[in-house]
Amino acid sequence: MQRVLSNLKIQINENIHVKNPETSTLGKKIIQESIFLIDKIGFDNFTFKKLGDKIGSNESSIYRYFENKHKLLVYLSSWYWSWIEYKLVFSTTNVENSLEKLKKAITIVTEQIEDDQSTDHIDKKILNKIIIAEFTKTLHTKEVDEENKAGFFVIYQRIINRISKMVQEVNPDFEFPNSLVSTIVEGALHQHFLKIHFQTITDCNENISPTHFYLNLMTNVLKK
Amino acid sequence: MQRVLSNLKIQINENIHVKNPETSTLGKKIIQESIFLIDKIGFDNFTFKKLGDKIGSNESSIYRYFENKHKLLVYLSSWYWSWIEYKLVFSTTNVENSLEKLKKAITIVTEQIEDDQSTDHIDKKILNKIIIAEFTKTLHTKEVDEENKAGFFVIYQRIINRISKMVQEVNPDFEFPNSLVSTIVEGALHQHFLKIHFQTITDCNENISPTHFYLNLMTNVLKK
DNA sequence: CATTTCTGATAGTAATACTGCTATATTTGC
DNA sequence: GCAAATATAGCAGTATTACTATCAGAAATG
Repeated sequence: MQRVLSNLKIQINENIHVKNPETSTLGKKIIQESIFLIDKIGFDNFTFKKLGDKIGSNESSIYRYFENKHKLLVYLSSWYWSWIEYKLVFSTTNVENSLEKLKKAITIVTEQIEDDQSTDHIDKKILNKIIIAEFTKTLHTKEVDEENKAGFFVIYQRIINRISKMVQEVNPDFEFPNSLVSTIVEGALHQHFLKIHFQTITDCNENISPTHFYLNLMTNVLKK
Repeated sequence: MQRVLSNLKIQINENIHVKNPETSTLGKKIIQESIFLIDKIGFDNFTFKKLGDKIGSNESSIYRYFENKHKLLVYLSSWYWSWIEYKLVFSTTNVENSLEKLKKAITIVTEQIEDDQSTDHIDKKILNKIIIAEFTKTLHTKEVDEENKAGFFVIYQRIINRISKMVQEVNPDFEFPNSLVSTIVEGALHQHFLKIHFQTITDCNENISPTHFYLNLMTNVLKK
């Protein structure tokens, strides 16, 4: 699987970037180092000037790839969800048993990402950390509706709809498949966050993973 | 109940504000108008300068109450959760049946707030809109741990722990009461958000409320 | 009525979030 | 291998943000 995925080019909506960062060395460097820098100082303190200093390049050069830092975060998020979608499709196709398939899907969207040794410039473990800490900010802006119309969040929505269909396969009588899945996908990021910062309001820890909790939840909910 | 609550002074952690806004006319005006302004232009575009212009006061005067806009949002959130906690305690004390009690609690934390006619300077319906749109930003900063230590989020956590105890009363065998409740409280805000901006990934709409969905979820999960 | 406190106005600083221009470096097309 | 096109870095400049400091007048208080 590693190999198949690393050969797949992940396609991002053209309107998110001014110039496609995958087409140049500088572009790739921007992506690679922005992930480290956002993780280190947090998205709120992150600026193109700081990133420029870090990669030995100029602020103005970065603006040729992304209009502003919000779009860069949307780009990173799209890349992340796109990669999750590949993993999801890959691990669920040809799985006969619909409950097994759903379990695999829930696992993919709730598990913590460990460093994989694929050679590309994107560190997925750190990107996962960023998504846990910052993804919510891509949605919570005054421009959501516009950006949603422009297709900035299609992949995220498609993942939820895919899993939602699996829920319906498992239990066609269940009335709220979309809300259940959006609760789980969003909730998993949140439980990972709580595990780090708010241990008193989560049961997740070294022994109990968000995946474990949500698999249990889902099984209980869909039990007929 | 309206009357009882309007007589209760809501206590906010002293470290959140420089000067308690409840002690002066200007302070109350800051709170009252910041709610309208944040709702109107969004927290990201909100500045103390704009607020000053709106209330016919000066930027520097607002800084005498709050160090920065983040702290103001933390204050508004604390006020909100404090008020929710009162409603929660009020509506669940003396309820004998533990499932009934839990259902009331879940309803309080997931329902949409309608304008109440209490006379104070805080518009709860709009504050609820702000919490749905912006609460997540109070937690997702590089300073969470510090601020958490300083007690900025105690009320929020206490609400979750209270409901968590009710879950355990209903089903002592259930292994993840904290995660279940934090998922529901956070998830409810998220479902309200999706209802407005992302209808394709939620089942909530005019007829199905987040409360309806989460009551159903909880019942299924705790079924023995 | 004197004193303390509060507020509004003004000025100023450093950082942010850009835009535009220019010279050089790099790529590509022939 | 060279000319033309494109990409990049550097610099300058603007508007806004996020504050801090100082001061004088207004309001509250004892």
